[in-house]
Amino acid sequence: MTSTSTEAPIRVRIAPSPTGDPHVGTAYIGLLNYIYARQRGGKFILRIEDTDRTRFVPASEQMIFDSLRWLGLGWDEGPDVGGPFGPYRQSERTEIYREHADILLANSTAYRCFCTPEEIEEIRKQQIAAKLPPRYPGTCRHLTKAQIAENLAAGKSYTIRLAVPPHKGDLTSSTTFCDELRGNITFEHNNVDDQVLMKSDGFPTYHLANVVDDHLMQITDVIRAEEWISSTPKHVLLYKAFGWEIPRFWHMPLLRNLDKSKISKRKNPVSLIYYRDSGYLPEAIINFLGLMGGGMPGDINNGTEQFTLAEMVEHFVFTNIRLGGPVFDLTKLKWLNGEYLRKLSPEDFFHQVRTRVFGDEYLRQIASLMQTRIETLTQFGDLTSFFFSDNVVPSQETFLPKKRTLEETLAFAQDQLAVLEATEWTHEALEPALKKLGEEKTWSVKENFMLLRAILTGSTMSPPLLESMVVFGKARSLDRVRRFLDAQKKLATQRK
RNA sequence: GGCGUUAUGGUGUAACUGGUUAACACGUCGCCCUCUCAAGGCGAAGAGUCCGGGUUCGAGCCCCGGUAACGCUACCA
Repeated sequence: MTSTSTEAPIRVRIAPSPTGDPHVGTAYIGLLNYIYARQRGGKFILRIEDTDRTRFVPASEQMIFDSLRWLGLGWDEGPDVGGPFGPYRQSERTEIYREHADILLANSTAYRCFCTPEEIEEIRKQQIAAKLPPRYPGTCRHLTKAQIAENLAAGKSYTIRLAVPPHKGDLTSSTTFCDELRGNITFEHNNVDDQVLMKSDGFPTYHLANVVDDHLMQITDVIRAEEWISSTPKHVLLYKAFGWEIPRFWHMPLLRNLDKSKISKRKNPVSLIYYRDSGYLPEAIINFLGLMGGGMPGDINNGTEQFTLAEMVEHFVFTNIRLGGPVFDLTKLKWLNGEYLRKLSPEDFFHQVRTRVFGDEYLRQIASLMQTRIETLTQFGDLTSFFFSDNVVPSQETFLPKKRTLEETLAFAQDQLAVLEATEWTHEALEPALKKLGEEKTWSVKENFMLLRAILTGSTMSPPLLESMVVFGKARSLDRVRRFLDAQKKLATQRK
């Protein structure tokens, strides 16, 4: 650990983007930042990086708050709790970025680029075709003042790009920074692109906003995922352009799928909402995340690998983190969750079942779907068991429409999944989206809905599909469709 | 393609400043318990530490060279 005697108080942050369901990766990095701050009496800050308006999902921010709190990772400063360095939502800081972009423009460490997205795209295509690294050629970098004034007067829209120092083999030809876990990392400037800092819509990109905010919020340690290593030289260049002190960088290994690729929803549940709704305990998830990459002494609690958040704050050692990407292995997480379930007192266990599986609000919504459909109360379970089960496996007889082949049915289910992923989880949005897909693929509404019903409920008989899906929730519904598809793929390869 | 990072059983980790036969957990398999399934108990298989050189009395740990995987390569983060 590098630390100087004139150390500023430790301040760390996580900066998730509200682009969908909160991600396990956010929880992982959040956990690490939380521990780091607590170990050093520092502050843990939550900042919302909502500068990408095209991917913005309104409900997402609240879900991030809820799921991080559910895990026990509370923050000292953030959009909802305030703090002395606000606002903590980047969309509310656009004026700040504007001002800072002007500073860069004034000292020539950035420049206006009037190229259109189409032109850039064309250049990229040519570069890729010529097997050259796709890079902005610097066309607008040498515009004269007159040319710039002319373009401005003509009302041309522009971006602002970082002017990466020239690379002529002198001392400015590369940027070196220290990663606290890996040591010095060097990038030659001819491998660093003139990154866009301000988009033409007036919003900053991550690179600018992140550096400006980290500095203004007095962040001392940037603890983030490994995927950021490649863009760190751009950030270092920015700190230097502003004349600011550079924080410490800690790049953490990336969580992986079973096949070692970066963890993704295609191959693994990644939504924290999914884990919550599927009956995982926050203690188990935190514990499991704490196992990823090591950091805890092996002999803690007799080597059971079981420990609490408080114990992590007490014993976790950052410099012991292993750098290989750990596989997020659901099998082991389930074992751990089972361990925590067994440790509960009978009364607490009952309470968990009562609130998490048979919560009042959940039951109320299901009941309202069932009132007209049963003749004795005890028939309630007959049509609703899928709401309370984890393992729903429809037989081929159940899900395969009479006039369709297995192949086209699975292909259509795949399309349904894509539509569901992209659709807001309300009856009003889901119905037209699914029907539109059916029309495009010439599947009747009946075939369309029956297939989805079979996949989600395991049966051809159920309460109304859309209403049921809304009650059941997006995270679990999507997971069920994905698991169905996976299982069918495995069966198909077995048959071969 | 370019750049960067990483590399210990199937998976997650351990192995003090190089020092017995590479340890633990999950998973797998078997046995015990038992009305079933779990849980629990006992036991087994499974890596010679990505590969090839080098230094050393001795290398998973140090050096050199490869390879592979992953990440980045956006007016996304």
